[in-house]
Amino acid sequence: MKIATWNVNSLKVRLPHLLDWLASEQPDALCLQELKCEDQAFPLEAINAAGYQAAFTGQKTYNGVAILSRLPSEAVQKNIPGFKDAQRRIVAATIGDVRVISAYFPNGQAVGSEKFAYKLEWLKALTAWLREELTQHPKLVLAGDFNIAPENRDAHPDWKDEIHVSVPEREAFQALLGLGLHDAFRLFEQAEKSFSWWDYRMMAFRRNFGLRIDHLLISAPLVPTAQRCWVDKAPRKLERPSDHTPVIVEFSSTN
DNA sequence: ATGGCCACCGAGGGTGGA
Repeated sequence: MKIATWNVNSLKVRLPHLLDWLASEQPDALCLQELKCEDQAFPLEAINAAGYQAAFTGQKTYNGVAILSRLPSEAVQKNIPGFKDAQRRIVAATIGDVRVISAYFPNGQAVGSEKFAYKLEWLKALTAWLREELTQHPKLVLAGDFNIAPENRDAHPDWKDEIHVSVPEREAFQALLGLGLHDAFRLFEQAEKSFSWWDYRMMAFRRNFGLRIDHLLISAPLVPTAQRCWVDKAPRKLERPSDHTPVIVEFSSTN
């Protein structure tokens, strides 16, 4: 079983890349972020034709998340219950016996800004909700664009901004791990300077000036079955790419 | 050597991303 996450930065623009990637990687579930399209514009037919079901919640211009899956989505939840938010950043669904959550964490803009305060509030609400979810769903995957580089090795050494690497953001990430979640990527040996996002400017991809901010957190019962976790840089090399790359975790099919 | 982007809306730059 393969579960992946990918911030596509516009589903409309990236649909050809997405369809190619589904055909070549054949994930069982793929969490998407930054759809930037309203629900009536969601390309459901093309995705169905590729062999996938979809649970999604979108809006005009910004945000928007989806879960594509071979099996149907059950018990679909959009947004964080009890957290009033016009921004579409969460969709959760049960796929087989695994609870899958596609999350687009707020960017935060700059430490101390209004958007940063929103980011921390959102993280607090997410953490409280996940604590409940984990009591209902022992097998859970939190996948998405976290907009947090959890450790220094997850940011290029020359990254100068505070945002994505600040202490409060990293503490919030640790609080998620404190729920009993595990960073699937760090369960395995990885190359140094492994990143999932590179700025469009400054030839950042070529220079590998990036951040690892796209993550797959998996609950403890899933850890023994995890076989492999990697970043697929191939789509970042295509014409007109997303600035993020897919991250994939593979589980053994037994259990 | 430095640093040059991209997608959105909408009709020209302004906003947001990270």
